[in-house]
Amino acid sequence: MPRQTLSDSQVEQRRGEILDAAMQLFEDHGLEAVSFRKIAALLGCSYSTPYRYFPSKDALLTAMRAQAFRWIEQSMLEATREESDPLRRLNVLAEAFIRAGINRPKRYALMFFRLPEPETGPHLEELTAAKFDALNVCTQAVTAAHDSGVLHLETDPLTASHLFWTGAHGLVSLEVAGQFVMGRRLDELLPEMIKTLLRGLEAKRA
Amino acid sequence: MPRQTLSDSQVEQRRGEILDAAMQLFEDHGLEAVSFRKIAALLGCSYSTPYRYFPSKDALLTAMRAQAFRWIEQSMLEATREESDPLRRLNVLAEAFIRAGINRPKRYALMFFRLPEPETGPHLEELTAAKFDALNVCTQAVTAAHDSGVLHLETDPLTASHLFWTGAHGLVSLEVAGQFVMGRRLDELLPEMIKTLLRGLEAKRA
DNA sequence: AACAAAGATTGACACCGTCAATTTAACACT
DNA sequence: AGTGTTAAATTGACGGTGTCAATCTTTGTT
Repeated sequence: MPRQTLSDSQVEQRRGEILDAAMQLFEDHGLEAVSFRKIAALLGCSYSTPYRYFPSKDALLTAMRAQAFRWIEQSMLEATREESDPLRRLNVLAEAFIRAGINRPKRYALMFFRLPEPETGPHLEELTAAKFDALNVCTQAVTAAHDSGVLHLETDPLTASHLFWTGAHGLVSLEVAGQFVMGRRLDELLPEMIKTLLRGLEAKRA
Repeated sequence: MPRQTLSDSQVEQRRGEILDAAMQLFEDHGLEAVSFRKIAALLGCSYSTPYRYFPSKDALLTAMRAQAFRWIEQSMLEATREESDPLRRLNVLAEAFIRAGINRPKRYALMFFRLPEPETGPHLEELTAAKFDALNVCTQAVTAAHDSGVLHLETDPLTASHLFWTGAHGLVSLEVAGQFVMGRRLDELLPEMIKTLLRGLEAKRA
């Protein structure tokens, strides 16, 4: 009989080690330093071994992106854990999102800065789920604020949370890319954005 | 005496041809198809010739990005050329920006979807200027609306235009990356975003 | 005609992703 | 214990890439 196949948890662990090495290379030396060969050197294995656990480099990048979404989800969850006031939760959430992006711009960029070529590969569901969960943190906070009555939305909460998510992402994205002009800085724009969105979303009181 | 150096306009033309070939490869077959060798094949020259006109591939990508900014600037300018009402200009502007991004997602992505590694190289000023001019189209429209009195801003026009720019970019960026959730679509979110920002930016009438 | 130098080409190097062929090692069965 | 089976890992190879040094070509001047 054949040699026993690696258990799922073993495979998961190997995948994790490879992912960690890839992430370290990425954050230390940029994306062009992420190669199966360098990963293998870090792990002390052959350059073809990672290739067994990720069917292609694209799949590896997809997994790295999913990990980045998990990271920002956790960042938001941790920041809002001890905040119970729904309206302040929204602010804390936005700040946590932004701060995470500023502190680790590369990891942030991994989530969104991708050329729109067809995302494919077997680990895509993982990425899709991670995306959904991250946005969901935002949606739930908006919904909570709406349900508790402190925020009178004119649109539905999901649309509103998309606007928050979009605004926050736009800010980080442009900050990271250095696209602001004439001295405008993120920490000036963020409160303006939150205030403007909140006020704009608020329904006229009847 | 040596052979006469290429005139500036000749150099510019060669650079343009190389850029065009690179853009065509990019839009037809994705970024990974953009290589000096393929460009050379298209142009019928040696693979090292483009290398004379762009000191590195990074510089070539920087030039491509600058061209993308020029493109979106022109898209906005053309769309608003015949619209004189300041408030409608803002809407037309936003729509033109968004439509450009949707119609040519790859070219759009070229502007923003970049990993934040140190942008460097001799053609950087070109890119910086292109960025500024593009955002400036937006700033001027907001300023005009403000000055003409149809828009009562609570903040300064530059901050307001940053919020518009950021919101529009966030929308396109997430649309292109397929990040919207539960069936939310761009053409639903765009009017909401514009309406929300306009209402949020509007100062309370005294 | 001969030369000097700009411009273009070629060759070479070190990488890279990918896959086929091969080797290594762990289990089951006699 | 020995052996065969077969998963896992390694190695070799291929085509492609960015980059640079060395070389060749062309052109304008003397």
